[in-house]
Amino acid sequence: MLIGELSKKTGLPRDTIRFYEKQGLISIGRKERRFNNYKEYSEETLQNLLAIKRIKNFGFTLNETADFLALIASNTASCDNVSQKMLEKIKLIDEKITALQELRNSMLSGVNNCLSCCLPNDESTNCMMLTDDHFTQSL
Amino acid sequence: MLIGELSKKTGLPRDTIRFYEKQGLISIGRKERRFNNYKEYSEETLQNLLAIKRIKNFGFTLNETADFLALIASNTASCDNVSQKMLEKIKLIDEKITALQELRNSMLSGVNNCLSCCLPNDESTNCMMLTDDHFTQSL
DNA sequence: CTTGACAGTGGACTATACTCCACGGTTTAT
DNA sequence: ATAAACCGTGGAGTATAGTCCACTGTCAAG
Repeated sequence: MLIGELSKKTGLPRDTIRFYEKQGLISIGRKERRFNNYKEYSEETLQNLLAIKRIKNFGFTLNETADFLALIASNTASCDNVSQKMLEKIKLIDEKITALQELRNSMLSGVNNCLSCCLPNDESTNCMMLTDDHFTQSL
Repeated sequence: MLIGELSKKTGLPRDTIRFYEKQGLISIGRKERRFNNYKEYSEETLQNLLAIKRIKNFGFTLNETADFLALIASNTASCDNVSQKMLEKIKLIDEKITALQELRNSMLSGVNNCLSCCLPNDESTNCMMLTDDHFTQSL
């Protein structure tokens, strides 16, 4: 099939498909061309693109996605292998969540602190959250 | 003070300070130069850089940081104004946390699903998480 | 026979936040 | 006198994931 059909079936813009091709996530043999030089994509390429969408939805980068595709291509994307990568990613996500929660709490503490220390409706002074390290140091 | 001293006092690399200058977060008047063309930074610039560090630590982008600096410069970085921006940011962080938790749970479901559906130690088949939409559709 | 929709290639541009480099001048220490 | 350490400017490069553009070629419909 041509790139337009591939685009329709995957929902990916043509340019994105071409970008994935440049990046080597999908590849097309030099002979898989029509007489007019149009690229003739295989069903396998379609499946690869759909896999890319699924993998990216799990939050993997394109590089990581490429690793998965290599496993798939060599038929070694076993549940064990895939689950292991998933669990690693989950660990990273957990760390990111924890970091965000800490950030969130420190900001909220700052705001609460601020509300209790500042004169209400005092529009004339710059907030100490921004200007005073002692204010945020303990957060 | 010269950029080296500024760098020591803020802990920011010279190039970063220069970058902030290019970006307009800090500015130096054309006359604030020594006879040899070295820049003579003011105490205010130092304070601004320290504020930038504090604000960035709260997870604001450089653009957002620039907005804060403008408030500070005009002495309108009141607790009310600052707190409001903080609360907006907290809301975005909360959304990000929620999204990450959903992602995390969907990945974990996938893995659990996988462990229960695949033959143990089956190294010969590509995991359905990557190849089968029906598998992940419900997650 | 021409217009529109498609195809190909190569390269520029977006956002974010730096980081590094080259090249040249200056200051300080030995 | 010379080397190390500093200063200035301008511009390139890093990573991520595309997106858009120009220019050209092809194909189908009216």
